[in-house]
Formats: sequence, C-alpha cells, structure tokens
Amino acid sequence: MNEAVVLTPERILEATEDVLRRYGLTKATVVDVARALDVSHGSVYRHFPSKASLRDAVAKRWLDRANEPLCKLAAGSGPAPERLEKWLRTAFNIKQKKVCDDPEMFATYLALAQGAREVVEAYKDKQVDLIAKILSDGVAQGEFEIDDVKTTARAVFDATVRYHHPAHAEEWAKPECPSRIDALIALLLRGVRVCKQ
Amino acid sequence: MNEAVVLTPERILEATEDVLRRYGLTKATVVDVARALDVSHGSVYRHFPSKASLRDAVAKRWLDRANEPLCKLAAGSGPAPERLEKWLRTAFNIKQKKVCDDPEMFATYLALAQGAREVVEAYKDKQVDLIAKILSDGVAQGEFEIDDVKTTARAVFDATVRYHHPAHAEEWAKPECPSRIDALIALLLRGVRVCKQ
DNA sequence: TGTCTGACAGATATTGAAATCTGTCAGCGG
DNA sequence: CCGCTGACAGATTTCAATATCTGTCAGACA
Repeated sequence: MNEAVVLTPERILEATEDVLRRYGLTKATVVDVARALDVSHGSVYRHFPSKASLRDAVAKRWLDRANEPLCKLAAGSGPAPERLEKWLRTAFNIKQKKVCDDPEMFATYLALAQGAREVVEAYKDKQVDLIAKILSDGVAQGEFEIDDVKTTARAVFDATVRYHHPAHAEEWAKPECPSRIDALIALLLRGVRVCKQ
Repeated sequence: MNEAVVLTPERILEATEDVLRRYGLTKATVVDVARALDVSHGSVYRHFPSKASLRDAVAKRWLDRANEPLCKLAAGSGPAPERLEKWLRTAFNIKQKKVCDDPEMFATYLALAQGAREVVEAYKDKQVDLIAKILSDGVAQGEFEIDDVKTTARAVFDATVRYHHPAHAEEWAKPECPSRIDALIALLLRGVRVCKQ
C-alpha cells in the first residue's frame, strides 16, 4: 500500500472540508466526499460512524485552527486588562474574517451552533476557560477584583455573544458596529477592574 | 352600517393575531384573516398595503403590550441600580414567559427579528432609550459614573442580547440560566457604578 | 362617494412520484 | 486477516405538476 493512498481520518477530513467549501453544507454528501477521495462511500463509514460525526469533526478542526491565536493570547503574559481587550477584539476579528473569507464553512458552523452540537458546547467551554485564565492573571496582578473567576468569565462570554455567535453575523458588517464593540469592551473592563478612586 | 361590522384596522389586527395563534406564522394567510372577519381578502388590502405590513403591525402591537411594564419601570423613581436590575430581570422574565405561553406569536417575533424588520429595530431603540433613562437617573443620583449614557445604554443592551434576542430562546430554559443571569447583571452593574473604594 | 367584492395574473406553496442519499453488511481481493 | 467494495433497504431530497396565495383593480352596491 502506497502511503499517499492510505485512507486516514485526516485525509477524509481534508476532503470533506474541500467538499463543504465547494458545494456548501446543504449540498455536500458523503458520496461526494468518497468521490473526491476516489473510494466507495462505505469506506468513509469505516472511519466515521455517521455523516453528523464527520461534519462535527471537520467543524472541530476548523474551530481549533481558528482559535489558536486566542489560546496563545490567553497563555501569554503582560497586563491582564490589555490582554483581555486584545483577546476580545481578536475573537471578534477572527469571526468577522471567517464570515467573509470562508462563508461555506461559517454556514456549517452556524448550523452546528443552532443544533446545539456537542463540539460547539466544548468550544464555548474552552473559550470561557481562556477568558478565565486572563481574569485570574488579572486578579494576581492586582488589576482585577473578581469574586468568582469562572462565573465572571462566563458572564463576559455571555455579554459578548452578539459579536461571536454566528446567529448575529449579519450585524457585524454594520458601520456602527466598531463603536458599539468599543463601548461594550469598556463597560466589561470597568466591571472587572479594581476601583482606582 | 352596524358599528360591530365596520372593518377597522384594529379589528383586522385582532383577527390576524388570532389567526397567527391558531395556524402559526408559516400557515396563516391573508385569506384566513379575511375569512375570520367574514369579508373578502381584498378588503384587508384596503387597510394594509401588504401581508408583511400587516404582520409587522400585529408584532408591534404585541411588543408594545409586552413592554408596558418596562416603560413604567424606566419612568419610575427610586435608586437606579435596583431599578436597572429590576428592569433587566423583568425584560428577561417577559420574554421567557412569552416563549412558553404564546409560542406562535413568539415565532412570529423571531422571524421578524431575523428579517431585521423596521418594527424590531424601532423596538430595540426604544429599549435602549429606557435603559438610558435609568442610567441617567443613576448619574443624577450619584450612583452611576458614565461618560456617554446613550452609548453605555446600547452596550448594556448588547451585553444582554443572549437573554432577550429570540434566537437564543432555547437556552433560556436551561437550569444554569438563572445563575448566569445573576453573574451578568452583577458584572454590568459593577461596570456602571461609581467606585466606592 | 366611498367601501367592499370577486375575478384575475403572477408568485409561492403543496404534493406525490422518482431520484438520490445514508448507513449496513456480506463477501472480494491483496 | 483486514480494509475495501458495491448492492441493498429505508430515509431524505428533488422536481414538476397542481393548487393556493398575494396583490390589483374594474365594477357592484349602499
């Protein structure tokens, strides 16, 4: 067996992402994926138990790749307030960029988010953990004053749904959007900062 | 012409709301409305230029009725922080109650909100004005410290989309919801309050 | 005179038959 | 033995014919 010809989950995911991009979520079929790989569609089911699981796996890969910068920001050091602001702005920018540059994959993500799929839940939990990391750094630095870091991280995430949940994507292009983001971030930062009278 | 038989916009709205409740947004037709009123559907078009305008008018009525308590709260007096908290909780409760008790009308509202209809934009602006009223009262009372009241009101509104935008209605029934609302409100109140060191 | 009717054209929705897709599995071939 | 194939059943989607709906308007009727 030639190495280039071995059918691996990774190769299937790659092909599935291509097919999703080409045909869109509604039109892409498992048969299309198999055809792209030049195998029978039965072979695909040898690696993924269902079309849904395949779609979920592709979305997970896509989300993980998109979120790498955010993980780095959260793991980094430096003053927490600036880092939190940067993190939120980066999160919004990534989403905004994806909705323009990769609309078909974004639509897939939207469908997943609306179906309350496990992958998206996991992804959201991860996001909250990243925020929590920055918040607890901020508490350690004496910059933030927070009772319950985890709960507050969740609140910050909830407060920003409008700019990361795909259901609101249509609003992201509006001209007043940036200034509203500024106001929201300012409000949230004031909500976690220690009071310097 | 008997008074009970005069075809008024109000009677049409009443009948349309009934028809929407009975058949749902997807099934309700102008012919159904006309039938309920025992007139030809042409007569309905004498009072409303299109089905969309009729639907918008019904939704406006419904939203206005639902929001009366919020207007009263904003117009009232008393300490602004408590009033803001009460206002937000009331807003969430109203939505939550509607989604349970009046699901068909709520679905209509959801469709409208997703279509970015003018009536929903106007309604959102009104909500922001009510928040702004409470915020400016708070500033006058020395309880809040806010640069730009209008902008901050918008930010508070944006921060709470998750609990008033119908796209997130499915999440409102979850058991962890109340505590997340508590955390969000606490965060936002801290964000507008003056710092009492 | 002004409101309402009912027939009409074009747009939209429904329906059921045919095509395609998903997921399974017995068996082929390296 | 192991991964793959291809035929299959049931579920889902497509497609085109048909029916219904929206929006208009000339004319009836009070």
